[in-house]
Amino acid sequence: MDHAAPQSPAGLNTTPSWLLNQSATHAARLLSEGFAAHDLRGYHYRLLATLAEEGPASQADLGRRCGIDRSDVVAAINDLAGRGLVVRAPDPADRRRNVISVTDAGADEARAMGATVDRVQADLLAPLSSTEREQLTRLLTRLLEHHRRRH
Amino acid sequence: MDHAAPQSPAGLNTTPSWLLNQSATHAARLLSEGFAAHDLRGYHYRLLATLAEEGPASQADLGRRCGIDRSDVVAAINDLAGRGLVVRAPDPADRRRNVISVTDAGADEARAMGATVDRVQADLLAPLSSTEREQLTRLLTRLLEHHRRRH
DNA sequence: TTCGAAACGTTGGAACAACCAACGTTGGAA
DNA sequence: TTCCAACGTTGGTTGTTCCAACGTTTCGAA
Repeated sequence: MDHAAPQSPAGLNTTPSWLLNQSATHAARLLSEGFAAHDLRGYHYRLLATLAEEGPASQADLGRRCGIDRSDVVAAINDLAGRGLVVRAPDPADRRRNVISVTDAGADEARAMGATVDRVQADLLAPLSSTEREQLTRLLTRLLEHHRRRH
Repeated sequence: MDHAAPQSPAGLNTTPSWLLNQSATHAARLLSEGFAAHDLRGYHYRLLATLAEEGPASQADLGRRCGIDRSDVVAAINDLAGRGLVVRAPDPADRRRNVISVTDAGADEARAMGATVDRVQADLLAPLSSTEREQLTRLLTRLLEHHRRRH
């Protein structure tokens, strides 16, 4: 929807959920373009970054932390393991679990993708002052915090 | 990303694009649940609301205004016409076009869905004061305005 | 100690949004 | 007249988010 300028219906495009949706769509698009250079997608980045930041974890645990369904974690970890960015090993202490760890190459990739995300972030927030960026972050955090608590 | 200074939950959860994405996902889920009661989806609402607000239009025009691809407009209008909520008629002035108009039932449905959207909106923004809601709306509008102008 | 509930990884598939390519028809400008 | 653009339509693809079910493994309560 990024082609022609959509003449905005006054009622529709002033609703926060519409604005949120459009902003997120645009952000996701920018991110997706950035990730394409790494030949990876959002799920991979979330998992890789979480692993790099918080250390090894089971797949179910990763899913909970990243907000990704267990079944989707499987596929994404398959991809990452196939590239040698993470290692999947059975947990000797609990044979139901796999322990996922980043490799050195995985850590490098996580840093590289982090740089990409930083770039995209700067692009996305270009029209906002740093105070406004803080404001936006604060408001969205409050929103999510509230809705997370009642679930 | 802020891999240099990770915050309490994780560095991931403080990036605006992540917050935007999560907020929009939550909003979309609430909306989707609301729309389910009408047995319709987001595309249908956008089209119906735009028609009700701005009057009859061609399908291509609708697509541009709503930010929906031409091909998706076809399917959505098929659904709406099949329910008698809109009417599809050939434009005598330009035989390439169809003119889409809302029926009375369509206008009723648009109002009903509008009420649903209002309810969802209130639920979504519950944790924010009205000043903060304005702030959020303003920030997101600025964001979109900026990015729309350079495409 | 036994047994049922729960968690785990995995497979397969669904829904939805967004998008793209191509076709035949029609309109308008060069 | 010729050629390009716009239109509606068909038939896809991709990515994200879910859900249901399975066999295996663990753990808690009877």
